[in-house]
Amino acid sequence: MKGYGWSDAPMVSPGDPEEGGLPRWESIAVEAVGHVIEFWGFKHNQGRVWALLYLRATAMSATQLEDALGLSKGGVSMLVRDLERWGVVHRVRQPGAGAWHYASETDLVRMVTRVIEERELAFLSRIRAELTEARRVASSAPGVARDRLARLERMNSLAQAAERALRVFLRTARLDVRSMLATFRDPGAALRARGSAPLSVPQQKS
Amino acid sequence: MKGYGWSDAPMVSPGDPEEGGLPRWESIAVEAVGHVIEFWGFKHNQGRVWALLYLRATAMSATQLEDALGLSKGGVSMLVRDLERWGVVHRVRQPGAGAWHYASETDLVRMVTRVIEERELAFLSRIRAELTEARRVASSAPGVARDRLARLERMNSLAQAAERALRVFLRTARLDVRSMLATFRDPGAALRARGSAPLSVPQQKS
DNA sequence: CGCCAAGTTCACGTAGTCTTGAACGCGGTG
DNA sequence: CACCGCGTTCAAGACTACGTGAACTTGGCG
Repeated sequence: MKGYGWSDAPMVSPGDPEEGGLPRWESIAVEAVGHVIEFWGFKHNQGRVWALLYLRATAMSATQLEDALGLSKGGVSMLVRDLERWGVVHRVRQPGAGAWHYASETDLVRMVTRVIEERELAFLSRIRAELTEARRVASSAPGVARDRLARLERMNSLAQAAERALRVFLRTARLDVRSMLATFRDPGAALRARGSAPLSVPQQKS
Repeated sequence: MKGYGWSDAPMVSPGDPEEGGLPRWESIAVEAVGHVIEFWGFKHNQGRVWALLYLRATAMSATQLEDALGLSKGGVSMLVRDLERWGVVHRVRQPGAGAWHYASETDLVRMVTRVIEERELAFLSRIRAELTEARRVASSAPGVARDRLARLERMNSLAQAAERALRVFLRTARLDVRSMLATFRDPGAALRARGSAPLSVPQQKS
């Protein structure tokens, strides 16, 4: 797999280029989102771009994004294109300027769950199909011991379980998110909601 | 992220080396598990090794694994070592032979959920910590507009939601799996249990 | 009509991960 | 004691994904 903050080095390296002059707090947040998004199977920079656009409520031009995040022209182009395709960023004409400006939508999470839904679920179903196929082939082949077949069968139900679990996950995630979107759209709600569900984090290593 | 059966090419390439002579059904199943396991953040070949050991109820030597799966000597060594460390494979002395033989445990799934739990959950918590930090820095810095802060706050609750969702996922996955382990341990149960899973299940070792 | 800036596309370089294969250590056997 | 097979380790290679930057296209405006 990919990066995953495995190491114990800080995720935002303390002495790095300082993000082309982004205020430190923005830089931290942007980077954090970058990591989350990468975690869910997207590109780090897609997350960074979205996060920056989201944090500044205002739309930004490609050039601004370039030197705010230290990306190349081509890079920004491809990144915003992807984000646009997923509907989490849209381009607008800014009154004064000739160039396009990009603005974030709030439904990053929707994108994540939807894409995961499509991608991962399809993936798992496919696996299950393969296992079924294997079982078919095996049972119609001569000389395959019975307990071997049984094991295949059990593997199959394992895949089924995984798929079921993922499905549940997506459903609950969507619920969580839906209740959160309200928060997202209603400024101030976030502050009000602070108390609920503190969810302390049990830390355990092996 | 990684491979993810994105493309529409068949997952088991039709004309490939035929896995050093594995029967086709075994090859399909082994490959399927390989993909699943990779999906969860492990190596493809770790899944293949485990799957083969599991499908053959019998223990196999390193050499057997090598040419059954087309791996190198060093590769097998490292793979089984990892699997051993995770407790999903263990080595045994075979009566007749001098070399080690490897056998599979049934709790592959347990391993997956546990590792995910430790790894991913820690990851998400960390993100949340970072966002909190960003908020701290931002609020103690001069001239940060109020709505910017609010947006940060909302991001934070987004991360919280993700974490909560993951937690739920792991919990349900574990339930599903637990009910399945019975199936795994009890040959023949797979056939009986086809409909819905039995719920009372003996919990065992860690 | 042609210019210039913005945007897009693509071959290449780079970084990171996984696998290989050779060198080494170990233990048993003739 | 030397040999030989098995297991381990590690540096080098293969492979893949990502970002870059230059060439190219597009669109607005004089």
